[in-house]
Amino acid sequence: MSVEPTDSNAPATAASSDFIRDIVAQHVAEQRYAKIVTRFPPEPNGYLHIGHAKSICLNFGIARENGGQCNLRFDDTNPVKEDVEYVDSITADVQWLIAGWADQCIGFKPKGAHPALITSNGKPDLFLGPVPPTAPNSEPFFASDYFDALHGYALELIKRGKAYVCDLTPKETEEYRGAPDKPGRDSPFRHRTIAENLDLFQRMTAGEFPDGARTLRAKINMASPNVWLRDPLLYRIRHVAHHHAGSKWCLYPLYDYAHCLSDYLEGVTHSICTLEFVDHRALYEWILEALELPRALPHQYEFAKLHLGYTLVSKRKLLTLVTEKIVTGWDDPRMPTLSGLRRRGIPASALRTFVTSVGVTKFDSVTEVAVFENAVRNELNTLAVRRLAVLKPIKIVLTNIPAGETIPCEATNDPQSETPTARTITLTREVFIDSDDFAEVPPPKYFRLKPGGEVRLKYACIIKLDEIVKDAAGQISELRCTADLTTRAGQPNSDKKVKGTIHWVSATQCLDAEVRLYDRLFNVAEPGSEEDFLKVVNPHSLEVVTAKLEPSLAAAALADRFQFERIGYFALDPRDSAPGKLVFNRTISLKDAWTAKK
RNA sequence: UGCCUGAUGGUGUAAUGGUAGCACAGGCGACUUUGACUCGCCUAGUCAUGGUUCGAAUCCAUGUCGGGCAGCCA
Repeated sequence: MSVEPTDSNAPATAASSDFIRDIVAQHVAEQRYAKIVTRFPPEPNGYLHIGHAKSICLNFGIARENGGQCNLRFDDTNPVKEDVEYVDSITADVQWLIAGWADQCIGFKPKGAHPALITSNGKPDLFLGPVPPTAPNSEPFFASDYFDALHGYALELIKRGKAYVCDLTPKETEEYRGAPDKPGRDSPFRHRTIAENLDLFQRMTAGEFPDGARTLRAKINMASPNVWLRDPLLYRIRHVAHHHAGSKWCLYPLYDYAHCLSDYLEGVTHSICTLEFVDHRALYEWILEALELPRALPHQYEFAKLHLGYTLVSKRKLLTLVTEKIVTGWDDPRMPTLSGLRRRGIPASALRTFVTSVGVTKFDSVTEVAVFENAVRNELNTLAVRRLAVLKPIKIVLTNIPAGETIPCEATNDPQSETPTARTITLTREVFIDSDDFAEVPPPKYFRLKPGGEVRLKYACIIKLDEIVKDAAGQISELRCTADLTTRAGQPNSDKKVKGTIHWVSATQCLDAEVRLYDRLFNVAEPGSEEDFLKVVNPHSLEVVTAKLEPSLAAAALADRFQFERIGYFALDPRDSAPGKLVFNRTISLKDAWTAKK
């Protein structure tokens, strides 16, 4: 069952240009590549979050705007941290985010396919092209499918005298590397012969040495001012099975070595990543150039990560929230994960609009949550059908309406539509209103129900408060009001103005439902820079109420988006809601200038 | 004391030698059977100092401040 509303599929804002798109545009103008190919390369060690949405929209957006392709590739070179659980969630999240927008350019590959031997410019070469995800037996790309190819390239590097087997321990390796402002020292194993390196590397591959005993390193320059060029490690020994590649290997390539070559094998033209990899670019290029590969080389471009106020975007910290049970799971609606946001009811289109509006630069910034919330409200305002619901009910008795009488009222479903439709709701003697809409001692400029005051019940009529009835404990048990039925639509006094209009549901014709009200997970704007982010968790990030809903909500479907009028936007919880047991999540509240002012 | 990278209203972003614009936020007002939406108006910015130029946010120099880099993580 779909949980996605039919949204406006095109991005609400045309993707304006940015420095990376400008580069791509120039390459297109120069006809430098036959096709623009990008990739989204998550490591399957956690769930995707809103920060990844920026990267996904950038990479898929560029492919989309240039008739190109964007491969979904798992960067799975570290089997000890990764798991198939994440492969599945990430694949689903990516497809959800780009559905109806860029799904024509996502590249998968035939299940089980590895790079094939081809001839490029008269030389032997390896290549793995894409198939659409709709193709039978397709799956995303996996860096681990390139382990054979990568191993072959490593042999080639050794033969060219550009890589060597090093026996330094991890600690020694660190010491020899020097410091940012201090050159490193050559490893004593740097000058082994090619034959010896070849032999040792094959024996590493065969499993002759324990974890950590030896590594394969690029022979570059231990005195380089760029520490990533100080003979970086290419392979390390790990006697563990791999979640995708099985138990064939006991040595695994490192990111810098695997990534550039994975890009090459897939024919990626623009390898877009975040700023922390700027220093790695020289290595990315060194490896590809050292191999003298026969096809056009990919190039790396870097942009600033998305940071959002009051939000964490660190897989490690999000994992902590899950393991410490601060939240119920990766898809808890309070989580900034794509699955959490989806479950909360946020449309993919709103996420796309948001990350597009934030832009792409090299400036490390923090975006205010208000920008995100604005994008969500904007999208939902046109998407959501209006309904009446009362979150914290107070009973009203309309003393001049006989018990048992039902007064039909016409209510608009979609006021934003050019051709609005309506439904009928029922006014009865007893109704519920929200406790926020009544004040026994009202503050100044309070437009809602107060002693002796008048207020309009939306779509119905104006009522006047006559009497507050309290129980023995002094708690308000009901409010007794008079309804002025002549102020209903179509009646003579329908134009009568009152300051306040409030929402309501019939007490005798309504539904109970669990409604989950979410608030921000953190109390500070930058929880990520907190010494202990668990200390700034908002203890009130979830409030659960039993709400009274108008009866039509019994037919709510997972893909539906509702505005409970004057309250906010709501959607069924896809995990906990069931027929006969409605559970709604508040996606986001309506803007509230009144409470904000108070 | 190394290398890389950046700096435009409160926030984010545009202007690519020629009128500093847009969005969000904030303020005021209009409209309103949602204190929503919408609309109008307003507040507020080129890190600093020099230089080049008829003209500089943009080019140059110096400085200041910020971010990143020393995993057998990605």
